[in-house]
Amino acid sequence: MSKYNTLKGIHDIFPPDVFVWNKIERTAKDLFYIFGYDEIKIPVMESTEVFTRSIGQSTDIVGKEMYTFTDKGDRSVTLRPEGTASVVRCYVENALNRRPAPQKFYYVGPMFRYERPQKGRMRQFYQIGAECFASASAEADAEILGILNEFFNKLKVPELRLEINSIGCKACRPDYNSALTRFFSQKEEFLCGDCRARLKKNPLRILDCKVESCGQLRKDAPLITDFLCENCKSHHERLRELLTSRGISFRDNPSIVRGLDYYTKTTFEITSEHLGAQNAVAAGGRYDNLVEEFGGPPTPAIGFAIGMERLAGLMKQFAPSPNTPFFYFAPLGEEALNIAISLAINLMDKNISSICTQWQMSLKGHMKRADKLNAEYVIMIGADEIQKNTAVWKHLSTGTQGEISIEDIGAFVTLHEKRLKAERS
RNA sequence: GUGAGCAUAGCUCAACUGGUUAGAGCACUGGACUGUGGCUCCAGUGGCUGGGGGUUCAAGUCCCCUUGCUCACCCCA
Repeated sequence: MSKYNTLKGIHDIFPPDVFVWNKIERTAKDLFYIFGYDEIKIPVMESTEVFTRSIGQSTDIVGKEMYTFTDKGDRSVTLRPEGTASVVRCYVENALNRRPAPQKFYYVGPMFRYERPQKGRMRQFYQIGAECFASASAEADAEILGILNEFFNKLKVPELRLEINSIGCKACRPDYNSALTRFFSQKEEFLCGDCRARLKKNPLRILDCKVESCGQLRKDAPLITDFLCENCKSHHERLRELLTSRGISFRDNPSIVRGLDYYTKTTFEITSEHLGAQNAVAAGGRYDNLVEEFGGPPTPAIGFAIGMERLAGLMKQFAPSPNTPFFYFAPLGEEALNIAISLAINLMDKNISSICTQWQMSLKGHMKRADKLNAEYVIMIGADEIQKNTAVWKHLSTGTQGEISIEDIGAFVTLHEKRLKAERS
């Protein structure tokens, strides 16, 4: 029994799982490069207001899920529950709007929410997020969704569903809100307890309720689509056209409401059947007022976040973790060990990965270890070889082997490392 | 915050209605095989049965408490 454990809802990530994580991160970073997104490293902690102001006082995240505490200077600080608020703070604080528009950023890292853990929901969880500033155009929405589409295709994650919605803007949402309130007020007695509270706080959320009876009631509820102003309506239509013309399949779902207050117009969610109750792998939307609320110039923006452990869970179901091929030096005797170590150091200088034992072992021991470590080649050096100034190489999966001179080892290893790298990519 | 289920070796799981020293597979280490891995066989390491209390001649097994995990609600990535 170990003396210490991780905190509730907080997990270690180590091999082989971490290989899947690395693959996800690599794929994302390559893609962001192609789409012109730059990495932004935001702090894990902010002054509490950054989150309360943006996410919304009445939301569950702010109301009961934040890791908030007072630091030694008597300031209220909070471990970030999401990334967008920090990126916007950074954007305004550093006047990133002065850069050529649109400004596009991505981030990767842990988020913290004090919740009861369950499948796909941890207290510390990782997100990959992207934000695109200063483009009000539906093209920006399409690009964001295009990146996600491309990303999941590259990772070969099957059976995902993209659902989109528009929740209107400052101009038209109030009308819809009051229409909703009017509609549900008439049927208040049939609503569940939670929804009665929602009716007062945020009637939009009633659309999200999973209680059977509420689902029935909302069948005849007014549709957001009928209340969108001209601007929002044409934006949404344009996005639908763009997605269709780019072959990105989606479904309209008027109940995609999102739990954060800052969203406007486009909201979306990508879900999987294979995840359990917490079935969203990625989600996001447009937030056209947030930058201004943070003291910046009026700046439309849109972004998304991908849940890393949820995605990694899907990848484990459908994709085996990749092996890591490398070279294994098997020296026999002290002199050989010295030679092998200096050869290995030489290779490391050339950025070539190789494994060399640091103590003496029998050849059988070396072979077993090389096999367990999944090595591609073993390079053996013993007394006979030292005399002839050679080494024996063996390709483990085929069993073929041969002898080469010590001088040629560097070239041999370089050649095969290149081949392996080519095979892997 | 609410509800349900589960806690036995590093992992996956055994142990008949309570009954002697809690077992097996995988993994790990070593040997059979002295310079050639995977297969096979043999041996070894590894446990306060999550913790505490109770019932009993006797508790891994029954009861209570506690902690942890899991799933679901809520909510969300």
